[in-house]
Amino acid sequence: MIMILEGAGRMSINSSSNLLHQQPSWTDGYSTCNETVNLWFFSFPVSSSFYGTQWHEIHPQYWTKFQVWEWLQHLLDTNQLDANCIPFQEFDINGEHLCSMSLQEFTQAAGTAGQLLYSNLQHLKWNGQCGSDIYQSHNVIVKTEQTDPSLMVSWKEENYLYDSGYGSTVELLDSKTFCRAQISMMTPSHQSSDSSDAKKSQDHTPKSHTKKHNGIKIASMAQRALETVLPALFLFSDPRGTHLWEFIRDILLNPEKNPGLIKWEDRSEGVFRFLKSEAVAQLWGKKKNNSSMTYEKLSRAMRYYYKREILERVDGRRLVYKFGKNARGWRENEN
DNA sequence: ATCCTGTTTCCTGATT
DNA sequence: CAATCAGGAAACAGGA
Repeated sequence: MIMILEGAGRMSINSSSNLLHQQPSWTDGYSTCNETVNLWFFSFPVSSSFYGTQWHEIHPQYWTKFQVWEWLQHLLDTNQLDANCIPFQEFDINGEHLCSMSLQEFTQAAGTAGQLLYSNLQHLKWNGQCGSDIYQSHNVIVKTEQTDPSLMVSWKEENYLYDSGYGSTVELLDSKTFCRAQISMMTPSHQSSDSSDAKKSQDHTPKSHTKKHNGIKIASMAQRALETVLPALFLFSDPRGTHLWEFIRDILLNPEKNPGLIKWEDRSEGVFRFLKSEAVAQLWGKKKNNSSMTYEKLSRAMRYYYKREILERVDGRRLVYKFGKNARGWRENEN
């Protein structure tokens, strides 16, 4: 794993224009396009066979429409429901769309069964059922610790592998950026295109006060395509970016990967303390591709959470915060 | 094209 | 004195 990341770190990423100029027909889960994507550690055909991945092997966020239906069918089967209970035509959507639906929308779409669908999906979103065996299928060639069960966990940890040494982050690219770079380098490129996405990307000239994005920006279309192609790599990674409080929460929930950054002060009450405030800010900055992030700025964003009751004020204690009633997923026995 | 959300940036002043 | 906290104001990016 480290070998991959070091390699990625040296890679020169000169925008992702290659993909931007292509017509990624394979963004659609129904596509039967037979392009091949070659990564130096993966090689697989992007064809319908790839989408044969079982719905329960990947995070709902990355389900294709077909996998959404498989899931619905599974619920019918396991709950011994009549097929009429769930209007499949209302779920002609992919996993990303599915995951964005509220309980109300589920109820609107599926009536009383909506609640069942919603709660089951919430369970899957948080607890997952993803196994590393996905790597053994679909002709995926893994040139790293292929059988290491921690591999999936490592990918799931997403961007913030952290050097256990004091305060310095490991020089790495996050998994998404890394894979984008790999694909953009390996894919036959430079078909000219008038697509607005491509144009937008090319015409992007930052104003004086705009933030830096290191040129590693990709059109959402290409990004979605990659996330469809590489679901296993993007497990539990919100393609639109994790919120700050979720980022903090996830560090807290993975102390073994991020030792000494933030620690629980009172686990049951949701009280935690920053131990290395600037290091956490750097990590957050890395995730947002913003090298100028500081604890000062991160803490301003944290203070905005008080009003939304995602955080509660903890008076008189420096670097101490407390999750509020609108923060989810931090409790030990929470689904 | 416009609005909204969630930050990011900068700032002044207070507190530890 | 430095670090942190508090919160206003404006800018910004991305999504709806």
